[in-house]
Amino acid sequence: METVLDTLEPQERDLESRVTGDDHQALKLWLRLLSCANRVERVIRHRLRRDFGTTLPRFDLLAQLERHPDGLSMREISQRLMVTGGNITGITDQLEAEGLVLREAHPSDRRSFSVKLTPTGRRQFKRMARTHEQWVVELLDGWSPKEKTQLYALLAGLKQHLAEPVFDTSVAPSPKRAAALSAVSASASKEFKR
Amino acid sequence: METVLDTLEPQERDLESRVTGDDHQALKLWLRLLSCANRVERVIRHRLRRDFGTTLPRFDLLAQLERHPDGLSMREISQRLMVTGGNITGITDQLEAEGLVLREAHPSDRRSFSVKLTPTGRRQFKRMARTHEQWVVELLDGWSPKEKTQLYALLAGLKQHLAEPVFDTSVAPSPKRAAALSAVSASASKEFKR
DNA sequence: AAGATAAGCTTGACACCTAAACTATCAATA
DNA sequence: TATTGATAGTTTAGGTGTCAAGCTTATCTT
Repeated sequence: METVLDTLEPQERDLESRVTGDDHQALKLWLRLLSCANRVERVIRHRLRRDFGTTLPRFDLLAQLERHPDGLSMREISQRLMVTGGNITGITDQLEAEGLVLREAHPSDRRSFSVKLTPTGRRQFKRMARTHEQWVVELLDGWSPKEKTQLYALLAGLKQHLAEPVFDTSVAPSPKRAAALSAVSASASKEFKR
Repeated sequence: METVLDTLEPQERDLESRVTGDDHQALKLWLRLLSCANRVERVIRHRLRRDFGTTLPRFDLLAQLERHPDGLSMREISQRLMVTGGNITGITDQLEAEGLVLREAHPSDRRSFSVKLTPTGRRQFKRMARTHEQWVVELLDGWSPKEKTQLYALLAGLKQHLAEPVFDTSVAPSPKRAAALSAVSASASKEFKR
């Protein structure tokens, strides 16, 4: 493994303070990536609550529907928001009770239905979306347009790598695995159960 | 605003599908950044549960303590993990009940105390940390060492930008603000309360 | 020294999220 | 057609997160 990378600024006071020295390149990069994403996300959550009295997952759900006027199934929504299905049930319930979205019966599949924005929902989302984008622009203003382009391309590479099936967490549990680690897993699991 | 950036792959099925076209550079970059971070985080959470029966925040808390053998106050832990203090109370309670950490009285400030790893806690963490780092290496293997270095440097820029006081969410609520948005905020808040 | 102010931590209410179990429906096949 | 298996959505239990309010202890001011 390479031992590249500059050193940490001495005043670091967050997740990154976990690693020192100039090795562990991947770990350091991951912690910095996570740290940056968390900071941006925190500000956005905070401002969504402060200025619009709403939350990020609700905003995200509306955003997906706004992009898909023909409606999305619950399954599609959960995939796009990268959360489990049970979650979408609750958030959709709230938004439906508030009159921002509605569930429409699927014509040929009675298990499924199509979630759509109501006119009110669309209007409210659009108002928020403008402000939201300004926040993002402001938050990412530490980068020049050129750097943004560079970043965007670099992240595409990771995204593709992560799309490989090895990293899939969505589907059925694998009855295999847990060989060399079974001892640890057993003891940790015991304690984990309270 | 610039309108740079290549186009989205047509098979995108996640958060990024919110924006189209070649404008909204900052928004697109942010959604891709968030998407990547979420994917990596999901895999790590999933494997921590599967192989060690634990969770990411608990792992992170242990990691901070491992880096600071003299102990950390609750406040320091919450800052480093970038979560609010109330959270740390609960997680520390659990870890203490399991014998992995302990609260020691602070010598001169009776409000505070110092949280430290127990020998058991240290042993368990070290076992997990080795595997954890392998996961990160594997997950970020979509990048060459050179790209990783480049990324790391780019993220440093954002981190510094985000450290500006405008983006602080940690402190007291500001009684000012919410001027042009008050109308929206009022109606949204009403609905927000269930 | 007394009162005001702030800091460290805990608690409570509630939203979000996962994993797993469950219901209902569809589809494939013998 | 009846069984089997997969899929769409909901429910439930429990960990994680926020915010706001409250308690105790420090510190500052006069």
